[in-house]
Amino acid sequence: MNRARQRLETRRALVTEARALFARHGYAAVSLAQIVGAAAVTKGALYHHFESKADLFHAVVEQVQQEVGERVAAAADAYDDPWEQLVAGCRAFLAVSRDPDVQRIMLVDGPAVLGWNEWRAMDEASSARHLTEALVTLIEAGVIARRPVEPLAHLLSGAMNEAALWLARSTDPDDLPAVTEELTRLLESLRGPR
Amino acid sequence: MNRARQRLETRRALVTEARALFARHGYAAVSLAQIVGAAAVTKGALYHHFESKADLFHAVVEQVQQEVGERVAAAADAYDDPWEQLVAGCRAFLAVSRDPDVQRIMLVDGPAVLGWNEWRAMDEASSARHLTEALVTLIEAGVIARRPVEPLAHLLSGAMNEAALWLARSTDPDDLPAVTEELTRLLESLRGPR
DNA sequence: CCATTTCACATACCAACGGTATGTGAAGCT
DNA sequence: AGCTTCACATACCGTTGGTATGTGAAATGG
Repeated sequence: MNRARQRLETRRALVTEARALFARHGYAAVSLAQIVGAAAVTKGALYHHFESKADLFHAVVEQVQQEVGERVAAAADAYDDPWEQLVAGCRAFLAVSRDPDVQRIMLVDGPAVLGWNEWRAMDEASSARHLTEALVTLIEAGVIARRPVEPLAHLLSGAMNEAALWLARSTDPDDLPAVTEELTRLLESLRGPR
Repeated sequence: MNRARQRLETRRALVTEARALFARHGYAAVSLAQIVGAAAVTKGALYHHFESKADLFHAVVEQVQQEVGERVAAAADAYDDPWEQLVAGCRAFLAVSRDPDVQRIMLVDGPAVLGWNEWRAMDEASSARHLTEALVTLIEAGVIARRPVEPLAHLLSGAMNEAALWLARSTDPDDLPAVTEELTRLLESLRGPR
């Protein structure tokens, strides 16, 4: 068999199985033996592709965040109006982040395993970037007040992260629309009279 | 020497040293050997007081969160007006949460080590409770609109947690007032015209 | 006040884990 | 065909969290 292709397949199997295990049991509770067992390879293969357990986790986080970013962007792109894009993107993020994989890997274990700095850099490269860009666009267009974007972006990003974690645990189906409603009100306040 | 007193002293030494080490290096990077070494006891003592490494961490988180809760409450109690209490409490939380101990232990490692559910329960028992109570009071007093408090509390709590993490990394001294300003604006929107 | 019990640890030990060093055989190149 | 590369497999190691057992001083009871 082709060597480059085999290499990719092995790597993909490792990332896929690791993602499933990390999402189900959390980073610390998953051993490398479990991962390589699920991927039907050995520890030698793992360390041929990744330089540590944390490095493998990094690859998993990268994959999850990329998916989230894509889905948020797709939801926003369904609209032409920048304001509607922001609202749609935020709602899409809340919906996507209810997925257990996203929850545990991206929001809980991510900062602890990779360190907050590195985690934040990755977040900025995917979903948080869309939020910042949307805010800038809205300011340039004069839709919302000309305020410093960075503090705003962090406040909103944190609010949505926490809301997503809470929503995933809630049993009341009305909680999602309720949070969306309150979040929308907060967003609305940005373009209220100044 | 008195036995009950010795017991308390040993426990206090373990929690204190563990807190310092966890804050500096993170939960995973600190070994029990380091902790018992710093506390000048042995592993036997540790496992006489705590049933696991995570249980010791739990005690540390409890201590940190209690301190945060007290300082937030103290800042709020300096005012009589409920609205000013809320604003003062939020600002105090932002200020207190810039402490590295609070950062790493309470905001980063806490959810990952204890699990989000348990972490949230502890948070609710300390600082988050004050936020919820303040919102309820303001609604009862008719200062802000009668909206579901739980979603709001989560959104605000998450916003402040993330903001605190960002602030601790920022080098610009203007970032704290900037975040405080934006947060205040968000809060103000709650009592705007509906 | 002495015998007995309790308890707050210390010591010794273990299985499992992340990580490494080395071996191997097929694919790729000349 | 023969040499090299490389994608793994195998074997091994130090450290770690956790446990089982030992110990001596403080409490207790007669």
